[in-house]
Amino acid sequence: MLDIRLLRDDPESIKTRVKSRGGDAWTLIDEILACDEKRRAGETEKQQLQSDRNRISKEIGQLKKTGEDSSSVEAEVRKIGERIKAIGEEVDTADSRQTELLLQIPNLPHEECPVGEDETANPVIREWGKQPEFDFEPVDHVELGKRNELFDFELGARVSSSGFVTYTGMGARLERALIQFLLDLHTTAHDYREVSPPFIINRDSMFGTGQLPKFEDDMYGLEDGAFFLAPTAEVPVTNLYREQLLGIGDLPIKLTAYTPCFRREAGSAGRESRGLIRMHQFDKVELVNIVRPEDSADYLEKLTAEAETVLQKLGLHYRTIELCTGDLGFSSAKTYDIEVWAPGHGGYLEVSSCSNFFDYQSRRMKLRFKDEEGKNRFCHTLNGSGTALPRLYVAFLETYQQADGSILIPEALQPYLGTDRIGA
RNA sequence: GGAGGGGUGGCAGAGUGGUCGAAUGCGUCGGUCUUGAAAACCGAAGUGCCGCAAGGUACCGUGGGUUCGAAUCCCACCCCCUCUGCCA
Repeated sequence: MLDIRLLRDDPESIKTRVKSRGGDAWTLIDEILACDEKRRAGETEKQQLQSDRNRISKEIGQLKKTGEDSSSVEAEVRKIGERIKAIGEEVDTADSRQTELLLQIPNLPHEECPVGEDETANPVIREWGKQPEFDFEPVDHVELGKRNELFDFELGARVSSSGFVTYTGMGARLERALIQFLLDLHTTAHDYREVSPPFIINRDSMFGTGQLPKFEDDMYGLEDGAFFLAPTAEVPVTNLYREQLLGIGDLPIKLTAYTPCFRREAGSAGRESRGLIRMHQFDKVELVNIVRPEDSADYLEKLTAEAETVLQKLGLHYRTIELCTGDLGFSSAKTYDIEVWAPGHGGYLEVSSCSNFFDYQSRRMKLRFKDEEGKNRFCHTLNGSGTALPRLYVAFLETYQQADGSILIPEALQPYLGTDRIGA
């Protein structure tokens, strides 16, 4: 949520920055400001009346004590009370409308965020490694999965529906090995604390990180929308600190978690979705940072490097891009995407999205810290995938495939898998 | 699921209709003392909103209600704890 004071102070430049993301959220800003003015004017009047009421009520107390008649004064106060109630209702209406609209305004892109309409305007920041070369025609992960019986989409559909998969045999073990490898890496080399949160999340938390109110249709709801299946561990993990007032000694907080993620992916069928690439349920290891505002820029760089380490350790070629204004997620001010090369697929796949949300999420969830001067300030929150499993899995299989269809296992993963080769 | 107890400042915990934004302790900050620290002592300090400010106002789990006036009384809901049932 944006600070209303930013909107008040310079509405035109805020509009321009919101506009740079595309979409029409900026058109709400005038109404927000109108509500704000109405609210404040009403508030002032209401408070004046409340002040009168408090004063006169005290007089009544005095009169009663001395046994004098207070009925005419009581009638006066009753009238004031009615007026307070009426104005209070107007103020509440304006206030809730203002909040409702403000929750729909996305975060401001960072000042230096590249301006552009869509993903074609995302600059590549760096690359690591090279596309592997094969002396045979590499196949894609779907084919490799079939040959080695690693996963089965029909078995996913049988017990659930399309968009779900069942991993089998060494395929299931590889999934588990990768999760274990990722958590071990982040907790030992990157100083993260591991948490294992609930996967069923309440509404307040979904508002806190910005999934609600705009993206309700993208998520699986339970109990008439009172709860949702977690679309990402970002939601439960960041919200562990919702409505908290932290001390400076508590920061930075670095948490990692493995969770399954559930997304309806409404309307995205067929597009870039072959095999495991886009599922309704997928595993992910997430990295969450909660830091002081002045540190968040540095932590985004570190966080991105931590996610990249995963691919380096596994020897997978990747590139890191920065998202332009038009491609940025709703709550994010600045985002790096890491894309891993998948030789059989013949393209790059997004395996991680690392974002700095500034105080956008912490303002929504009232996550603050007390600084040296005793002032309460909003924290900055960040998160990144470290990494998403299915696409990592895809790139892994396709990169390490052999002519006979078997998969070579790199050294880093061998202890977790108990073998140096799958298949053949 | 059932019975009982409880939700108050960063934390713990008093407070059962007006003088309560709220005792006390811990923790925090400043000071005295000390070579320095600890201890002791003195002092400061809740959060949001409105206001240029002075100041005002709201907030005692959430939402309603009673009242001239509610942390305090009533209703509903949420959460936590203890016991208990079923159960991985």
